[in-house]
Amino acid sequence: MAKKLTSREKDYSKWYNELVIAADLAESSAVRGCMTIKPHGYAIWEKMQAKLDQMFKDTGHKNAYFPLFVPKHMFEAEEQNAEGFAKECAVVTHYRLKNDPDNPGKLVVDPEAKLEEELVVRPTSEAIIWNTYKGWIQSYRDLPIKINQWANVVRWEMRTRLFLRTSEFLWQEGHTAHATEKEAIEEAELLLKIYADFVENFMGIPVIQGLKTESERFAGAEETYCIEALMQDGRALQAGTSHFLAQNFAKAFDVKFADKDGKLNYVWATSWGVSTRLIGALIMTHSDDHGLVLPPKLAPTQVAIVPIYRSEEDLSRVSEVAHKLVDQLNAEGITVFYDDRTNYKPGWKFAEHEMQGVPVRIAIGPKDLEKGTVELARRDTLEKTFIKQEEVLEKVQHLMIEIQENLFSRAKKFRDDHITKAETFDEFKEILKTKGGFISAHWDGTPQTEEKIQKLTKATIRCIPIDAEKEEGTCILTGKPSSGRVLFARAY
RNA sequence: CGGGGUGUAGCGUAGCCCGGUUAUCGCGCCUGCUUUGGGAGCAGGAGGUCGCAGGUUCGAAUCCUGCCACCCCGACCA
Repeated sequence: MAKKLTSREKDYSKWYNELVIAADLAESSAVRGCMTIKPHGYAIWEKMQAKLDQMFKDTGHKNAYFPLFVPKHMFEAEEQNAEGFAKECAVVTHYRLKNDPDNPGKLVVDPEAKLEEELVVRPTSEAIIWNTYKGWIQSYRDLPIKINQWANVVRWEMRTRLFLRTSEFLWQEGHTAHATEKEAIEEAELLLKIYADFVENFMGIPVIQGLKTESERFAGAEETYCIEALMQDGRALQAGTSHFLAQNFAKAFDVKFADKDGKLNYVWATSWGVSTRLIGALIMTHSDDHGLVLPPKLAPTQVAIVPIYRSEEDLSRVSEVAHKLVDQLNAEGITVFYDDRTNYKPGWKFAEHEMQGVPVRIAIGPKDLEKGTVELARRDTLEKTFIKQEEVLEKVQHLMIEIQENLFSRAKKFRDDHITKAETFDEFKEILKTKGGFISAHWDGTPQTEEKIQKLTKATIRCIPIDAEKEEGTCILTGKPSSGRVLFARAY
């Protein structure tokens, strides 16, 4: 791809394509580790938001919004959670600047304006939300509370990377409160299903649903459910999580309700979220050397029509045909961009639409006017065919489904081909070195062994798959007994 | 915080070791003509406190000192 990289990006040259694509959708911002998402990158996020939001609402959730700042004392209440995030919090200590007396035109933080209590910029919203829920919940009649929030959060990561790990990222976080343990567990599992459905059927990214081990679990959670995807370079990426928080947060924030018998109980909680990281997953799952490849359901522009012409007369004749097609396709709910920009040439437009992953491209030129045809190109296979103008609607409708399916099945085949069973530790290391991907292996169930394996190989347990079959075996490292296989991988 | 490295036009860079006319080249930008079915060609043009401050020198992008910023590797991670 003919696109220049900054020196920072160049240092990641092994991920050349992914970076070029990411850089096309967003750029590193002037603010450390943050990103500026460009319009055509943000359009993807908007499509994701719209779909997810509908899925949440269809399952009885409502949206709300909570503050960006969390007073430090609230943050301290849940110890495990606070400790888990403490190392990466941005903290507001002052509320005012003033002119620098020694340096005209410059500003300094006004030492007089020091806050009595520091404000933590939310790395996640459990603390402030549970502090709020405390006031909302008295009786079993107040339950369940099933709220989702679309927000930004800040985690001061050591090393950042566009979309995958940025200091600030956009996400949705759901926070629910229930009267019973059973209901809370069902909620956490429901959300896992929703995420898996969304990521697989909307984004075309196959995932493995599973449980995190103790050491990978969300700080403060009793159980963390996750979906894990596999990228084209053989590394795993956590694509979404759903947590069963038991009564941990209710106890920490003292959230009790009176049941029908008037007895006081702590509520049962869940939280769940997916972020702009999913765009990173999208890039690294489907893209090729020509750029991003978007599944039709997710593509902000599903069809791009490029006119080819020499004279103004050519253009107006081509445009006539093009506009007819645009109307036809729009009427069937297909999003079309008629690219009649005069300041770019056809070759440029072809390359740009490919770079941005538009699923179908139609080119119409003088030759087509004579023959009553158009050139149809599909992004996933890069195939080009000439078809009759009358066939365009039917063909495009068909392609919307076919490309969506093809992308998913292609990614799924790659994923399945990269789940390898290992029986010995040597085998395990060999697979990691030569093939990558997920390794299905026995593990003795202890955090110590998990840590040792990570130290030796950089691979971690991505998850204990939910649909795993019971299978007696022995741990690849220690030889101790194991009751089932878990999935290891090097991860982002 | 430890170990490396880099700051030259909007972006990417050469020059620095070994100081010497007007700071190199490419992309992008502007103008004109020819082009337009896969990121056009030619011609002309605009754009620079060489990161900042000080020093050495007749002379500093180049040598010396200090500062600042950024990046990479490690501990962290949706």
